[in-house]
Amino acid sequence: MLAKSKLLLLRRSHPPPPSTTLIRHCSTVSDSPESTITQVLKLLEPSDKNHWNSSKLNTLLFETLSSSHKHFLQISLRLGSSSKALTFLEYLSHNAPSTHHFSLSSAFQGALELSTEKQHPSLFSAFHGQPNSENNVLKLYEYRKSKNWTFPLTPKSGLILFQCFEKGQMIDDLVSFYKELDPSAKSSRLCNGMLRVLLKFGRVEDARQVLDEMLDPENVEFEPDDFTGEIVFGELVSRRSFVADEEVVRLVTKLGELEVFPDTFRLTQLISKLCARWKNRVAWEVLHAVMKLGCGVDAASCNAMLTGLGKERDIGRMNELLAEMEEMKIRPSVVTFGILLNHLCKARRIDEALQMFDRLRGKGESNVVGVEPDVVLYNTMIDGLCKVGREEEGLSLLEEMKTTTKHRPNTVTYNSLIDGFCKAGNINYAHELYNQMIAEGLQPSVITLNTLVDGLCKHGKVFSAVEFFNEMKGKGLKGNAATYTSLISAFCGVNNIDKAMQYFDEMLSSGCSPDAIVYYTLISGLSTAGRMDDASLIVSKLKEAGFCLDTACYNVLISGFCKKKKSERAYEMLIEMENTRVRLDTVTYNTLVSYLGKAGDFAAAIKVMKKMIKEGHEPNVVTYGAVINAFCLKNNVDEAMKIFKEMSATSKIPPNTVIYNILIDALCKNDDVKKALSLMDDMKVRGVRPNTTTYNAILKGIRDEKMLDKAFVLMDRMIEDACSPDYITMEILTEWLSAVGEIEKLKRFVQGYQVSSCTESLAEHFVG
DNA sequence: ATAGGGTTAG
Repeated sequence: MLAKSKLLLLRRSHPPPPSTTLIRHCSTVSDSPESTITQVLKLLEPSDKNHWNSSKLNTLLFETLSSSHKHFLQISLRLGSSSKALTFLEYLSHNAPSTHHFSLSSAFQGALELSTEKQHPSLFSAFHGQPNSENNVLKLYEYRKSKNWTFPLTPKSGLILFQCFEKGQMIDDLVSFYKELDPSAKSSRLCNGMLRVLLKFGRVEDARQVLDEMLDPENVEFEPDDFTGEIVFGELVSRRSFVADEEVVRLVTKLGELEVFPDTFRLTQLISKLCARWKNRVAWEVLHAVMKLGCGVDAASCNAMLTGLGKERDIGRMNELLAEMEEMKIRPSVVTFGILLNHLCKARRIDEALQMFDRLRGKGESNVVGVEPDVVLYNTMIDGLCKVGREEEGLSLLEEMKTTTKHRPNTVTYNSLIDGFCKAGNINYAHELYNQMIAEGLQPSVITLNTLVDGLCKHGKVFSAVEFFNEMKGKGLKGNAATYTSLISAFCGVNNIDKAMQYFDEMLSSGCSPDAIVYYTLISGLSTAGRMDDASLIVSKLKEAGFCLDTACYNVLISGFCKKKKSERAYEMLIEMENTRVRLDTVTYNTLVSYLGKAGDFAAAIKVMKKMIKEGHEPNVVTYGAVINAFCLKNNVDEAMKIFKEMSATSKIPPNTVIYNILIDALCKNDDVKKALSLMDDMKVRGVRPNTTTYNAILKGIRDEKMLDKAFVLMDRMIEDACSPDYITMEILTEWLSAVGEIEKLKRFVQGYQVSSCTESLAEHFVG
């Protein structure tokens, strides 16, 4: 540096000889730009620009120095302060020929850069805070405006200004700055920054405009790069409103055409998010767009797509994607097989699932895919088997895990099996599995707890369930909403409303937050029990907790109010449904038709049915049942039979057991047992299975007509049809049969033996 | 990969 300046001094003392244009030209070439710049700086030293030697300066600047942006930038930077750079800029604005207009842009950039430089803390700034460099930058911008300077900003200037607006969070100013910005000042970096900031502040529309501009093939200077991709793909997975569904595909495609692709993680995330929002079609197109454009896609992204397709049971597309994976040599992972296996199990295609599982399990040549089942696959298979009642086969898989694989069964394995055995009614073995699990050192989870509690409840062992729950509480395991749902449902089922309410309170006091299901369960239980005031109380608690009633819940309430003859309360519910836009369904209409029919208000019932049809809910067998029942209650069995015959003839809605039960009951009550019996034959012909209620109805008619022989025949038929007598059956038969001295036959009947002929029953006796 | 709810006609 020192040597150079010596040389310069020397040169100044020996000015170049007067020269021709040619010589001058040559000297320009031979002179290093550095020396010219130094000369210029010397000339710019006087602080008053009136003292500048403009002819020398102009020659050096606009003739000697090559027309390069970087030289003018150098000069302004080396002036050392933004105010000096600004003075230089003023000078250029008056002296630069039009070919050198760019020099203004360069000088302005210099001024901007100088004003952002960290200033040394001085005594002044110690008292008045750091001088605000952003302010200076923005002042320069304002100054350029006030001078009506139209020279374009350089990309670097654009970036500096952008950063200042961003730091000051001056979003509106930033947007208008950007809108006025010359395209030549825009860079990918600046545009990416704009995108990021605009999205951060929710200026979605502005952000989209920036992006569209970047995607315009005209604008190669600021086309999207990997950073753009990161911002856009990140936004696509995080927000809903950024772009419409159709746009997602368009955007990914356009970016892909510029070779900006989401990485594996982002692509997988994007596909899962779209599938979670039920946008399978969009996810599918996104995946295929990037595949087509040559983006490397791996199994993880395909797995996300397969999961989404599985959720919508789109088997065709699942197969299509699998074929594509094979074609593109994307190796399926163990997760891929997990998805397929789970899908086959959920579709109850258990044998196909087993086939696939066996292929993976098969050692050597039969396992062509090279993926071995892991714990998840074993668990999926076991659960699938349990769900279709093949828990014994699930059990052998458990043994296989223990003996021939390195995959130890875990809590999930046992939970599935415990549930399987519970659902099969083998509570004892379920409990045995639980003990086995504990013996293996596995921790029971809340799902283990709930599975057993529910299993016990569903098999009438509510108090055992309570006992088990208490035992688990002792182990430090807390119940959740599902635990309490099972218990509440069970206690409501045995009409022990107080206990149900007690558990509801316990749930709240134990700090377990109730969900909608547990509210619905209790509301349903209370409504069925006719405790409509309590039900209403729980409804208001549900609402306080921020939940809404759904159609089924309203149905329960409407039905409850109707049974209590509180039609005005039922009506209130309907109004509320309308106001809260909860749609009525077939069950709602049937409930109303049934209530109106029972009340004998046929006109209103017909009105409701008309409305029902108008709203697109076709009457079903329950609607017919309600109407038939209404006529029967009005003692108009003929009309009821007419409707029944219509049903039988058209076969569009064939009568079911309940329809027959209503009619058999009504016919018997009308002393028309003969017709009732012929209906029973009709049932047999049409393959409609009678149940205990059917037999109770007919047996009552038989008893009232004192047709004893017929009673024995029907009792045999009842046994054949596997309809076990209930307390109503006993009420009908006990008094009658003991009065005629046939109590022995009743005993046999209860034990499940034939009663109509002695020999038969003896034979049965010996066999049994 | 595993657990819980509700309705209408008798």
